Amino acid sequence: MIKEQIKHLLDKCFAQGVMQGSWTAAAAGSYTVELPKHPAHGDFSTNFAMLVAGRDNKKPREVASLLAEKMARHKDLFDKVEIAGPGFVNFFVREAIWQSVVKSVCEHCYAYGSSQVGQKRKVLVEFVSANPTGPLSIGHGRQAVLGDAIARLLDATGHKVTREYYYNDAGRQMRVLGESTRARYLELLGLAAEFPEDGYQGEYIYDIARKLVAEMGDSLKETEDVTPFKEKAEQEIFANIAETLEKLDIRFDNYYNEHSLYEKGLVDDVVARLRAKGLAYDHDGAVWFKTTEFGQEQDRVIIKSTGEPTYRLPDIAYHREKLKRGFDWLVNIFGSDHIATVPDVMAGLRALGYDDSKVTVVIHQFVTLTREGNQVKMSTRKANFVTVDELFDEVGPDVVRFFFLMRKADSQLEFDLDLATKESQENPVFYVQYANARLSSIQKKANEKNISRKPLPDVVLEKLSLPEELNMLKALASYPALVEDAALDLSPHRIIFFLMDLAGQFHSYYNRHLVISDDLELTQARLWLAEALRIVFHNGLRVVGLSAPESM
RNA sequence: GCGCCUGUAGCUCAGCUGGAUAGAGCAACGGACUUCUAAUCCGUAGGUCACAGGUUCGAAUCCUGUCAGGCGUGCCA
Repeated sequence: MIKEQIKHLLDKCFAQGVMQGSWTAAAAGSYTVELPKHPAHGDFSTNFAMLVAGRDNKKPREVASLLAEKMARHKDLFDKVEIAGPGFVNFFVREAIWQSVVKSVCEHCYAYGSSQVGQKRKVLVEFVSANPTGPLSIGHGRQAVLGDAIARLLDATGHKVTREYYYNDAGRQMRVLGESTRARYLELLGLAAEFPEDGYQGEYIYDIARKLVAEMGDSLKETEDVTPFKEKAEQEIFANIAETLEKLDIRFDNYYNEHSLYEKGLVDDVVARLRAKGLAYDHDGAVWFKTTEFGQEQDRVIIKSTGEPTYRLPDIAYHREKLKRGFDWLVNIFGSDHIATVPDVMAGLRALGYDDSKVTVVIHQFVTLTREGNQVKMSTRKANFVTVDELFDEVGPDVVRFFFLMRKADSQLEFDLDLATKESQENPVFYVQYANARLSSIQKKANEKNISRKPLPDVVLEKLSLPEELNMLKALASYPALVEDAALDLSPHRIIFFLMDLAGQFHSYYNRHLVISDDLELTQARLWLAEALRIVFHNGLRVVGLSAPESM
């Protein structure tokens, strides 16, 4: 908010300068307020002079001195305003401004960092969307955590969020699942069974088959229809997926079944409309979508010669339906292996007259899992994949969540099990949570000593004048803008990095200075600082779905 | 072949969308518990930002090309 204040003042100076003929309006809106890396460069700086001078062919330092003079008049805000380097104007903000951040944090408390930039825009976050063919893999885990954290961030910034899980229980995959289950069922009964060539080989299929044997005996041994096997498997697997998600504290508002698109005729309608616009045609017994009209290299099949649709057709229908349901923004979390559907869906929406800029796709790269130095390969079909459940055998949900959020979606994520488990003492998760616990502990200690925090107006916040204290206050001040940026950029990892940095600052401070001391005024000020820190740790952890333990 | 993503310290990764002298955590080495939790802290060391050009006041960041890795490129999802 201080940054915004400075930006606002710059805009005023800019307009004033234009009126006075000091410069033209050419550079309007191009200059920015930045946080310099180096403390000698002040708390904030602006490239105003360089950009204005550049457009007008003036000398940057001359423009800078004019600007600096105007800005320096705001003595309530700035200690000093300096010109440096090629024409930067650096602002040194008064300590009192930073100290007042304590008030702002504590007044807003658990709402500090929340905002209304979303303006109640309706956004649908679609993620996981794994068909119920097996337990959630590590890759799904990353997606689940990423999607949930993004949903939480959007929620905190005033969006109206719906979390949706899209699945298909009617396709080829599910038929193979049913066949696999039947094969295991017959096998358990000691009967001859042909296991499908591309069947699901995981141990969990045996578990499901065992349940069937227990519940049905051998009554299904003559059944030709795979439906009972498929349905049992689906039911069991979905229950397992829901349980896994529950452990991660992830709940969906809606499960959307692909099948319902067919029932409502929405799939056929897409084809009809594409045909009507001349964007779909028959060839070799299949129906093709003219994706070449939308910049692709080749047209794509949407209905196979067997009469079955390909995945992209219902995908297009689904996204169209989401927009028709009134969502202003569709956020999709996809694994990089599904990237191919994106251009097809976008083309489909445009073809049908919808605005595809309302769709943002977050593509996350793969998770590679290493154990004892070896990379574990993953495949749902084969038995050697690692599931989220297996991860829970070794580390808790907070560790899983934190590790998955530590990297930006674009990066491949190496999950080193040895590091996450064996060396859990050095774990960054605990490092951050420990900061929260210590802060809570300080408040408890104060209570034990019968020291209660006095009302803020009676507290001498000027006592918070150590460089470490001011730096922490600056971090606290930057938090609301960070949440906003992280939400709009769909980048929860930024919150993680902020928390790790702030935790580092706090632990260092904690080891050096006592909050509760003989100096009563100082103790009051620091107790309030500790409270402000605790609130921001709490809010930061919670906004990405991590727990904020008061003791560890 | 083509498309998307990635390439930054020994390892894993940030780098606020073009700013000033490049950042953190691990790992390595040396230190700190009569004080609010040592799951912590302090210190040392570590770099041709893959490579080559270009754009401009200014490039790890933008554009082009090259190299390397990942994922796609199906009438699989």
